[in-house]
Parts: sequence; C-alpha cells; structure tokens
Amino acid sequence: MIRTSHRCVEFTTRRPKDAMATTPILFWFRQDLRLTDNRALAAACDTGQAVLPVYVLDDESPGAWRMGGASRWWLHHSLTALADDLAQLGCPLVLRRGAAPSVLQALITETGATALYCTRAYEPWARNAETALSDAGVEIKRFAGNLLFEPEALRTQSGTPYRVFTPFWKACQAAPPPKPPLPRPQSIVRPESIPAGESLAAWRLLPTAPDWAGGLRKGWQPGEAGAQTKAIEFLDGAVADYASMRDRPDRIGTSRLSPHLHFGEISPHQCWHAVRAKIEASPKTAGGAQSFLRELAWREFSNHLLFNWPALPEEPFQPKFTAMRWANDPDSLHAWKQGRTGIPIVDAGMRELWQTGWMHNRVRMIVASLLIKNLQIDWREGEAWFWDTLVDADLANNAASWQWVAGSGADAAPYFRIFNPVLQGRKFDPDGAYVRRFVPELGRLPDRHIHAPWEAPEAVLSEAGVMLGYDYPRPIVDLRASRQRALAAYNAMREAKET
DNA sequence: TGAAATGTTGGGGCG
DNA sequence: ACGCCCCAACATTTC
Repeated sequence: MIRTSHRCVEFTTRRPKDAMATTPILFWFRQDLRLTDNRALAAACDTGQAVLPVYVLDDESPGAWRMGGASRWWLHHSLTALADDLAQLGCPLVLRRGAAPSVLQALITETGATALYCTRAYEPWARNAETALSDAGVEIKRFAGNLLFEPEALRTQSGTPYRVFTPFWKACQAAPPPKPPLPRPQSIVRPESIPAGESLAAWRLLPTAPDWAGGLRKGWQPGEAGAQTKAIEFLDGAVADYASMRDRPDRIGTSRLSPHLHFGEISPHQCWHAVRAKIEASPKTAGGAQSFLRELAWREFSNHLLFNWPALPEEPFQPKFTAMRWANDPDSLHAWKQGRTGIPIVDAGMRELWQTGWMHNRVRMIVASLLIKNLQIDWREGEAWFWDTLVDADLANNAASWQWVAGSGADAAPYFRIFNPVLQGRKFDPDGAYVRRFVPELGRLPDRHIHAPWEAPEAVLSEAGVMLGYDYPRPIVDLRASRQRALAAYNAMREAKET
C-alpha cells in the first residue's frame, strides 16, 4: 500500500439507532472499485448505518457506450477482487444488471434504503443517471473521488471552461492541493437482509471461444491490490527517468496505471500524494515525478473537456472539421486493426494492443496518426477500436486523445503535424526491441532496416528470412504520397468551410 | 508531445 | 594564395 503521511481517520463505530438498523444506505460502486481513499464509501460508513454495496452493469441506458471486450474482462476480475475485499469485512457485493436508475430504484424499494451514496462520474449517460435518480426523489449523495479537480472548479478568468492545456495545468497547480487519501474503512455494518444478486459468471464478461485474454492475464492484476503493486513498482523504478523514458516503448518507462485509474482501483489523489512524497524522500526524482503529475493533469483536462462538451466522443470539438471528408476504406481499416499495415512500429503497437489490452502512449499517437492522416480514415473508427480493445478504455481520455491527434480537438496538434512512423520508430525504438517483441517475423532484420523493411536490400531481407508480401506485408500506404494527400484534404476542408 | 523544404554557414578539397 | 564549389551541419520556414 502507498504510505501517506497523514494521520489515519478514525471511523465512528457508534451503534446505529434501532430505527436505522433495518434501513441501510445503498452504496453504488461505479468507477471507484476500491475501499481505500473512497470518500463516498467512507461517508456512508461514517453514518453508522448499515451499508449495502451494489454494482450495476449498465448496457441499457440510452447513450451509454457499452463496455468493450477488454474492459469487460477487466471488470470481471476487478469485481472479483472487490467482492473478496468486502468479504473480509463481512460485507457482500450485490450485482445487478440493467439501466442503472431503474435498477437502483428497485433496490431501494426492496431494501427500504434511506439514501444512495456514490462517487461522481462524468460520462454523459452517467450524469444523466444521477439526475434521473435525483428527479425520481432518491436521496442521492455524490462525492468527488475520481478527479483531483472537479470540472466545475476550474474556470478561466472569463469564467469559461479551459480549452488550452497549459493554462489549465497552471490552474491545477495554483488550486488548493488535492486532499490526502483516506484509509479504508475498518468495518462496514452489514444489513440485516441482503437482497438477491446475480452471479458474476452469468454476466459472461470473460471471453470463451476463442480465449483471447491470455496476454491480458499475464500483464495485469485487476483490483486494488494490483493497482498498489503497479504504483509501488513505478515509484521504485521508472518514475525517476519518467520525463525522458516515458516516450520509449521498448523500455518500462511508464506507470501502466491507466486501467487501474479508469476503474478507480487507485485514486488520482493516492497517485498525487504518493508522487509528492517520493519527491520529498528522493529529490532527484523530482523531474520525472513532476512530468508524471503533468500526465495526470491531461487525464483531468480530458474529463474537464468531456464534462463541458458532452458531444466530444461523437463530434469534432472544432466545428470546421465536420466538413472533413474521410475515406471509406474497410480493407485498410482491417489491416490497421490486425497489425498488418506493413509498417513495423504501427503493427507492433496494434499487436501489443490486441495481445495485452494496452498500448504505449507514444505508439498510440503513431498508429492514430497513420489511421487519420495517411489513411484518411475517420478518427471515430480508431476511437471505437480502442474502446473495444483497451483495458484502460476511458470515454474522456479516448475521445480527447483521438481528437487531439486528428487536429479537431481542444488544444490539439495542428493537422499538418503528420508523424513519419519510420522516423518515430528510429527515434523511440532505436534498436527495434519493441518491434521485435511484437512483430517476431522481422526479428532477424538488422537495426538499421527494422523500421522500414521495404527499403532494405534484397540480400538483407533474405538473410533475415523475410520475404516481403509473404512473411510480412509490404506497406499498405505510401508514406510520402499519403502525407501530401492528407495536407491537400485539410486545405480542401478549410476551403469548403469558407465558401 | 513533427516533418520536410528551404536557407545559411563554414570547413575542406581543388584548380 | 586565392576563389570557387561542394556539402554536411545547423537554423528557419512552411505545411
């Protein structure tokens, strides 16, 4: 567990009044699948009333982005871990399926619960659910917990939401520091009667035939304990050189906390304070640590954008991009998804995604640039694929990041910034170790040719046992020509908007 | 959180 | 010795 310097808060253990003993509080677990530093849960426990924890799998609410395959795999294991942790406190976890507002209202009727406690969420449908419950007369108490700074809290001088990251980041640093984490509740008063729940197995969240989750099991331990392990590994290791190494997919240069943060198995407050403590204890890590906090702030910024522009996942943030004409090219899209574009750094990334449920951030930018710019395919196609295959699939981060690469987002990369995947590969995977790991058929190519096998002499290819078009595809797109095409399309879009 | 084209500079080869 | 050219290296501009 991450050590925090603050004094442990004693939770009240006074006996509930008799009248209240039979009327539990419903605790709605959402994207806060943790017991430690869960302010909403702590507040529920602090009332002294019985607390009934519930999780609702909501594939039905209108406008909801139904959780993708990788997320469902993660959810299964995270809920298992959470249920185990709760069981140690003698507390059940009730599972229900359906549109969250109606499911929760039914549970309130069944149990006679007096109130519903939860941590805020910021997806449009999640906010709608909170409103619907409140409108239905449910006593709903919402707590901050998934963000360091609530979306309403940060405003520009003119009172508008931020659209540019740097001033947003400055505002974060000037704001009152995030609250220190809370310890986990020492006990939870168990309700006298527990309503029936569904079995996790019945939800069929795990893949069966085929079982594609082997690589996921190898790299991840969903749940609060796994999150703490990752955090400790990061603080003991990569954080020191994070500023430079975070761009190196061939190294362990990043925290890999993103799925844990998405599911709320660790709070950003825990991360923030653990990193601050690390800086105190080991000042030489300050550069890397500060750089990590800045990345945490990008997560905040994405949520800030989604909260204030709920259409962010569906519509370009910059209206002029609605005039952009995208290619209808299912073959190229398929090759991109399969990691068979013939461009090694791109294929390595797409295969890493498929095999492990995760992709290094630098490589995410490279594969996204290829899809959007070189292939001229709508960024929403990439967004949808990432949504299905990433264990850290997060509506705010995913939407904001795709729009960032597309150039249509807030404070986005200019459209004419088109990555050259060969140069990116040589710069950030200099000895090709990352490519070799995920594209083993190129493993014997020498370093200087591994990022552009189509430019290698025939003798080098045959020496490495590579026949292009057979063992490994030729590039599906000419990088130079497609770059020119992308720039032309961008100019055409701008002119279309003007006329 | 780019890349490519274009411009500038300065050292060295060479007639 | 001198001027000229070449071109790598770096800087600036453009997309």
